[in-house]
Amino acid sequence: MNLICNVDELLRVKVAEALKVLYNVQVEPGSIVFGKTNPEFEGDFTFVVFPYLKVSKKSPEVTAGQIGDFLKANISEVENFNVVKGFLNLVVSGNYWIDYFYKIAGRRDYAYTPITESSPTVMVEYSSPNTNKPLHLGHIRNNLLGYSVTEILKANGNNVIKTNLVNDRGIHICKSMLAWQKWGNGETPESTLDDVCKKGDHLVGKYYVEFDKHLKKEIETKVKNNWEREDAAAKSELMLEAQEMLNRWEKGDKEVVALWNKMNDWVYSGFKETYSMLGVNFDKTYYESKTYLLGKELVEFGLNKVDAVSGEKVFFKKEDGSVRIDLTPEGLDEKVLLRSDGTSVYMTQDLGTAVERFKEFPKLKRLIYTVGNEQEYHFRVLFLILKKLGFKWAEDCFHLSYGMVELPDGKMKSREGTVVDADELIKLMVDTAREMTLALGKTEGLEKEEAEQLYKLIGLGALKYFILKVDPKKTMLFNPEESIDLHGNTGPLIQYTYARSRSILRNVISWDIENCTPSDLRQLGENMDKKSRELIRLLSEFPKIIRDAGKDYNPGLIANYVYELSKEFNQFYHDTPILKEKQSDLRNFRLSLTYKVAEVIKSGMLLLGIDVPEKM
RNA sequence: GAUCCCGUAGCUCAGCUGGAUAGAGCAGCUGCCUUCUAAGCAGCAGGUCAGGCGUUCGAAUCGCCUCGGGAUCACCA
Repeated sequence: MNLICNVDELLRVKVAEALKVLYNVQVEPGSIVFGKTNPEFEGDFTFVVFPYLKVSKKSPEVTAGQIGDFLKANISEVENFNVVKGFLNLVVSGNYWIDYFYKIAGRRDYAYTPITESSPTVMVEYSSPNTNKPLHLGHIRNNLLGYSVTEILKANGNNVIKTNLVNDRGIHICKSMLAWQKWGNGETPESTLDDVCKKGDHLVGKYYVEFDKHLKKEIETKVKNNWEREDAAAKSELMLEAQEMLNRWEKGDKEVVALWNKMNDWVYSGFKETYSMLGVNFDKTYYESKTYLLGKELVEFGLNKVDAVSGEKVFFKKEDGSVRIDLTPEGLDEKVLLRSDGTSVYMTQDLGTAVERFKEFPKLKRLIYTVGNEQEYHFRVLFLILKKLGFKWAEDCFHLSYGMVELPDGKMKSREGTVVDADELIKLMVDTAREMTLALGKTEGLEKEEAEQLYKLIGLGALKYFILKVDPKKTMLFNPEESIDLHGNTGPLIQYTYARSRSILRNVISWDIENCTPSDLRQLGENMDKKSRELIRLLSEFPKIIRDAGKDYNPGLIANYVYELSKEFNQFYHDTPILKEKQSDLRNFRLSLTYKVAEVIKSGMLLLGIDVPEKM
């Protein structure tokens, strides 16, 4: 737990007390909320008294005044107050803020909940790519979101297991394999003349596209020969061949499995590179080829299990042999769990892996699936079935659903080639960062290697921040030409702010972050300037921001906060001498403040998976 | 047909457990580098919070309706 009590918590208690003493009403301190004070008025917190007029039986002004008097008389932290209509603006003393600052100054972890042996274990699944094509912009959002959420959950005192469930089998992979076999002429990442395809995932993706091209051609030919379009697709020879290949794979056909291994390995080495650029990683990787048969025994279980509510069996077998569950009482539909030929569907597999996860990690307190919002229905059904099967942990499962990334001309569609390739985009961002940095002449004194590192850090910072600052739930628009901005509300601005603050600290011989006597403190507190005060107030919000971001699974809250802090710091930097301040106590304080703000900016950025440079 | 999500400045987004005159950035216009990094700071301009009705002392925020956009409801994944 956090040992440092924020003043707003104290104020809540005291306001509740005031209401009790003055108007004899019992109010939960937790139910009292403070707003931010309008910049036009003096104050750190604002208490709105309108809701309490009924009990005070007085005008808003009088009520606010009475509560203000009470607080001022009873707590030293409240230095002053002013009343505007029904708004009670409370001014917290500079002494409190300076005191608070020096309490957190030396504590790097002041906003974090420590992870101990008794911390809850949480699993976050994210990324989960198919192995038939390279990653695109949509995957980038998934990866960044998943990674950031795990970091945020760790900051909230959770033991997080990051997992990736790779979809390495199925008809889509067979399509790439078949196309390569037919038209590949033995092309490999090593032998290829196409630069892009030297990265294995792109080579495999090329044959996926190739398959689709030939398939389309075949269908068109058939349609010309008076086939029905649907028939032409379903009975296309290519599709049948791919299907046949999948069957051979499932039977363990040596030749097919060898090809499958070879091409998947190409893809993995490609993914490895992209993941490394993105800075994401996993504690555990699952492969669908190893898990796709799970869940079949659950079907049997469900056929016998009696539903606690309806008294009926949870699953039922239809006359055609398929096994289903009827979810119409819940407002959903009937869902197939086993095809009439006895093979399982995606849902069956997901049921099986969920059960497996909780068996593997009995202490699992939460299982989070980072998957796009187009699968919301799927997860609703999945969790509902688990609940009906009697698994108590079903309610610990959570679909971290995020919105699609759209392009200026609409949604990305892999088949139509309107996707933004992940590697290409990353390169574009890094190139832009390089250009910009060179144009600003900021590479002085940097080794070539260092400079390249910096471009990468800035380019990726821009990309990651751009994507993560948006509420995950929302559909977002990405314009490759225009979204690459390095000014304003962007990652590079925050990185720049950090670099600036570090630059100051580099230029100081020494200072002591906690070297202040009580009388120094009083002196500082009484004379504190507005910007310092605002910075400390912002620092005091960091713990709550981390909590809220964890509760909502929303990195955007962190992004907005870090931006606000950076902006405030830039103003402080602009109009306050820090290093050049002559009075040593004051200089010490400002240096400490600079140090602390830099530290929090860095911490916040790391929660987003973004690195910050010492110089830029 | 059913369910769910979204609609805030020209553009991209905050704000949504109801509170003061709805905020940022980009784009446009104006200033500020012999002082700690100008990827910065200060300012101007830009709004029927899709529209309507309701609840409330008070609505961008809550409820209902309409319009517009998107997603889903496979023996696909």
